Amino acid sequence: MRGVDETLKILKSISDRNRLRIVTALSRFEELCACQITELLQISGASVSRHLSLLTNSTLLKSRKQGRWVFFRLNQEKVNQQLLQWIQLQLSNDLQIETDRSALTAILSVPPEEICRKQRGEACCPKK
Amino acid sequence: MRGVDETLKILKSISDRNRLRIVTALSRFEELCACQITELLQISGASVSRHLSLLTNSTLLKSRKQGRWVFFRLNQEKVNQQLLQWIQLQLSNDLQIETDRSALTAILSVPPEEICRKQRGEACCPKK
DNA sequence: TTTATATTTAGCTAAACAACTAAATATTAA
DNA sequence: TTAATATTTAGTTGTTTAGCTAAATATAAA
Repeated sequence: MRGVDETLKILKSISDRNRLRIVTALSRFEELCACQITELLQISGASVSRHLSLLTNSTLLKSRKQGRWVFFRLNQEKVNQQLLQWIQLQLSNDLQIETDRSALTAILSVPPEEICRKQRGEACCPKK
Repeated sequence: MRGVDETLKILKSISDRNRLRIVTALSRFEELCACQITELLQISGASVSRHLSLLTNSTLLKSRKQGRWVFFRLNQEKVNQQLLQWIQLQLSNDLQIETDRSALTAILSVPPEEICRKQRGEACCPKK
């Protein structure tokens, strides 16, 4: 049991297209840093940070800091399982989600430094 | 599978305190008319109507008209079950929900005509 | 140290939304 | 028929929220 307030917090935290994409991405890719998610969603890093904080706050995600990166993953608590499974089932063959999966595969094939530098939008990525 | 758009529609439809109360009430009381739900929530009939239409539209509720009343119940589709069960579990001992349950028991102990007349707020309920 | 990178916080704007009242529609009762 | 009841639709208002940019914070690299 968690009560109406906590339940609403959880529901509101996934009632948004971009946050639903984040949760679905993490149900497939285990762990992603903020900059990788920014690259996926193609919105400002500040907006991504806000989305991630809402999801963390609602108990759906947890995070760990490593150097200047913050990595996020699903908080696989028993109480969340049924909901997370429902979502996965709902979205199992969705086109947008499939596209995200391909995009993430590409994003993850490159170390985070390059992803993040790429976001600056400049030709600023000399291979040293 | 239902896709991101349908999934968001469902999630948004229950990401509201009053609509969550409606769904939870119907998971316990099977069928309620709009005026009984209005009596429960203590908001205007027009607002209740809007909430009920959102929930119906997202596939969570279905309705049937009988005379001048419209009765609503959960749409117990397979695809909704896991979500509905998660909600019920979340809220099983919530105080607000308990209060709603008592209130509904009282509301249902009286025929709908009287409930609805009561909403006019007048001393307009002569026992004939 | 200084500079660059990654994330968060603050402040702004536009869109979404929940509530209301009033008016429209439908059904029943007188 | 006319009046009353139940619900929905339309239009308004205040609040919430998702996006943005700019500034603040924290860490790593030079």
